[in-house]
Amino acid sequence: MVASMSSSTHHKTPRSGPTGRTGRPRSVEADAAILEATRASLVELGWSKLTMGDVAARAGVAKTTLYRRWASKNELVVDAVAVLFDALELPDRGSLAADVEGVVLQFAELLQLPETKTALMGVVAESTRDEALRDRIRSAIVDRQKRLVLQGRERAQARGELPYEDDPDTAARNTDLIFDVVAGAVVHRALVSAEPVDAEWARRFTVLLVSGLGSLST
Amino acid sequence: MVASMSSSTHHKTPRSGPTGRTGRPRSVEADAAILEATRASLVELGWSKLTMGDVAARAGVAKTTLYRRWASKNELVVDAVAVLFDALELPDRGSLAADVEGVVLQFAELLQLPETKTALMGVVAESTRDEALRDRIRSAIVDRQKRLVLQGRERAQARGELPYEDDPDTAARNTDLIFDVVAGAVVHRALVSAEPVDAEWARRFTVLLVSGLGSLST
Amino acid sequence: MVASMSSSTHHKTPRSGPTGRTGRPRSVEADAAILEATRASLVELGWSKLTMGDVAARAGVAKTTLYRRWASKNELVVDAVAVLFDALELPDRGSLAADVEGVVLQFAELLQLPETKTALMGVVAESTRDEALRDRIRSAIVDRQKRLVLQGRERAQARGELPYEDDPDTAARNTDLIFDVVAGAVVHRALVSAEPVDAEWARRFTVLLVSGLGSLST
Amino acid sequence: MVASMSSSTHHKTPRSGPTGRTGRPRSVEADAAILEATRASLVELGWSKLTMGDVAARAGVAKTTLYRRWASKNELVVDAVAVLFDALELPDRGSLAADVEGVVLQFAELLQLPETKTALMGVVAESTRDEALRDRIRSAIVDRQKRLVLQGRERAQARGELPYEDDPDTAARNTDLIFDVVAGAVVHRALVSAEPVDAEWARRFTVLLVSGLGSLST
DNA sequence: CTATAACCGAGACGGTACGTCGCGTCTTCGG
DNA sequence: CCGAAGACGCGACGTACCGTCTCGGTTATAG
Repeated sequence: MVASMSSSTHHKTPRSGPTGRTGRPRSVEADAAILEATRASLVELGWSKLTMGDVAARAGVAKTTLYRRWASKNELVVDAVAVLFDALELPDRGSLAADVEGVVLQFAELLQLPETKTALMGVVAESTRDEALRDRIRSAIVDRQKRLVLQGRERAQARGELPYEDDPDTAARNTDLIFDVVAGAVVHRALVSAEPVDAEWARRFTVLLVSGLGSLST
Repeated sequence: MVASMSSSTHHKTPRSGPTGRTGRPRSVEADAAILEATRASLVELGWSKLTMGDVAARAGVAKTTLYRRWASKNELVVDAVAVLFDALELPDRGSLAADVEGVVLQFAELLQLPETKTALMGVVAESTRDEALRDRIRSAIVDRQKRLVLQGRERAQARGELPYEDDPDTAARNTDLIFDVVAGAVVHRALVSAEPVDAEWARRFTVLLVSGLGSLST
Repeated sequence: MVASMSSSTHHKTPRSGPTGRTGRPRSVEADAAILEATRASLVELGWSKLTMGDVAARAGVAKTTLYRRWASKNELVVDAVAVLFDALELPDRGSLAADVEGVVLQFAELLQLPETKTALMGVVAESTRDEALRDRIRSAIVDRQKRLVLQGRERAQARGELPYEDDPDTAARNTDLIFDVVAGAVVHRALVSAEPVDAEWARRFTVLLVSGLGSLST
Repeated sequence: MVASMSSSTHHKTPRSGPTGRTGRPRSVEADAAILEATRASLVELGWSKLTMGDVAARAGVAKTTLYRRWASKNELVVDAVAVLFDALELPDRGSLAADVEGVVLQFAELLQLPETKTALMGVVAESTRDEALRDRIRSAIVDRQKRLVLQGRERAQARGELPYEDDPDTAARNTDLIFDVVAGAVVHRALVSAEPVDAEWARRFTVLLVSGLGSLST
């Protein structure tokens, strides 16, 4: 687990009147309760049926409290779901192929959670028309999880399975490419094609990917 | 090319009484007008702001006429967008790599259309909670476009770039896998990572994929 | 029973093209079935919930057939209900008071039928904004039932309970007045005050009316 | 006179939580604006064409605000119209007959208002299938206006035109009877027979009624 | 015996209103 | 100043009927 990067994906800042720091401070438990309630609501209702009122009710909080902290349903959901992706890790299984296969299955499992699958596509759909949301997704999910690719490469390089890269620019480009290929293939298989990402599929995919990786660095 | 498969994406059946074929027939122009209006509405408003009322108004049709033909916004949008995917084709560029690169760029271009990008993720998000919609997406989009993979393989085999496969079951599995990898990578790059799918990226992706393909059949 | 006055309150005339009398004639059973269905629908659904579609379905007839014969729900209902009022009669009970009491109770009973009570007030409400409907009510219901007042007076005069009137104009005015007083009181008691019109009430009302009648002719 | 009874015709209660008196209070101006708008809409459109949307628009209020306060169009209209009946009064004209004649003409004038005539029959028609509405009409209109009968009798008794009644039960029954006769006759003449309630008719009706009243108490 | 014309059923059509739901804001009271 | 409660204006929902229309098919009279 890597988790503790910034922890605070956070949202709207308190009003802070001209005087600075007066008045009742925001309840801290509320934040956690709201995010938890959001996930519960996603599980039960799904993205499109989730409502701010329902989340507020589950969290035992007034609707106004939600709006004081998040500007919209989209941002709230990104924050609520992003943390789930931090649970992904890359245990060392001894070979590049085994590592890839492991993370693919782990990612597939994460995408099977009802809150994840419905929320991820939902916010991505919204982000096509919302620049700010696109940035939020990138920073809260995409960029955070590229660590897995980096880590995998480092291990493979340490094992001698992959060469060290000279050009840091090329390395970055490859990181992005591999991330899109892995994440994209799993997401597409699981959510668009709607077929199971099982051990068999993971194995075949890994073969394809790993044998392709060699030619990237040449 | 435009795949002359029967256009039977179709929707609610008229409620033909048991006796057979009575009553005023459904207007055929209306269908086309509605689908066109749906795409126009997607362009202008995007998935989440699209309303049945707006589509009806654009099509010059009563709201009830929409509901008579499609059970929900989701199904309507799938039908409206699916046809756009049929425009994809695989022109023969002389080599497997060139063919892949061509179709990747073509697909990327399709995903840049505002109606496509907003609608695709939108309906996929909904489909996570709707079995019927999942089937509709699969049959109207996913299965139809796998023809591109099949066609590419045949050409490569004819050119001697790829071996002929003995086991039809394995061949089918590979088709699915390749489709998910290609479509998934492009969609993820374009919509989740929100980075441009340009010639450079297409080239690198193609290198990765094509060199991986060899090891699949062994 | 007096019934057979004109019987035909009737409605829209057939199209009768320029040639005159050709083409398929209107089904005669349909008319009766529709009026019966209208009453059934009134019983079950009441005035405001009655729909043309429901009536048509009950009558086993297409909606178009209804509209070919009646211009509106209002006219249809007047025709359907008017005939019920023709069932009122004035049996000779030996005295003016007894006759009045009898007809009051009979009228009250008629107003207890669900089809009558809901329809009568409904069409009257509509008639406040519809001159033609007002006329139709007057001719199909009001004027037809004034026969009861005339008959009652004749009997009373024959018995010597009431004097013969010299001025036919005054006689007509009195007929109208008495009709409005009797019908109005019963309707108001039953439908507005929503109290039962029982024997006790009928008796008291009759005392009031009959003792007042004497002074009219002086 | 305008009967200063408590204006408690009132409608849906705010959904005060168990704790008591929290949340934003209902706008008080809205109530008046809505009732006024209802009357305006009745004048212009009549009972059957009146819509909740139109009333809301006229009142400058959202449709939901109407539904928060009144359960249905029927109840709203009763409340809107009931207050008009409170304008009836019984000026002392020196004799029972003159008083009756006066109130009959006054009532007739009230029934000539387009909002009154269309609404009264409309709600009564609905009330035939709605116990609650029946009660509301009784308490908001019928029972409130019986004050006129009581007042008229008291004056007549003070003048010696009518005897004092011994049995309070009989007195109550007579009150009801007289109210139904007067109101019923006027309503029937004006709305069912659709003939003018003019001075001449009022005079003849008064003769009939007053001479009948004597025999009631004997 | 065949036109021709009006009828009939079925059901789709463009509309209008419905009553409900969720949004995001606001207004109150109390901490 | 925060927080709960809940009313507010708004706008979309999906449904129900309206009265009209367009079909294919039926049943009369007129030629």
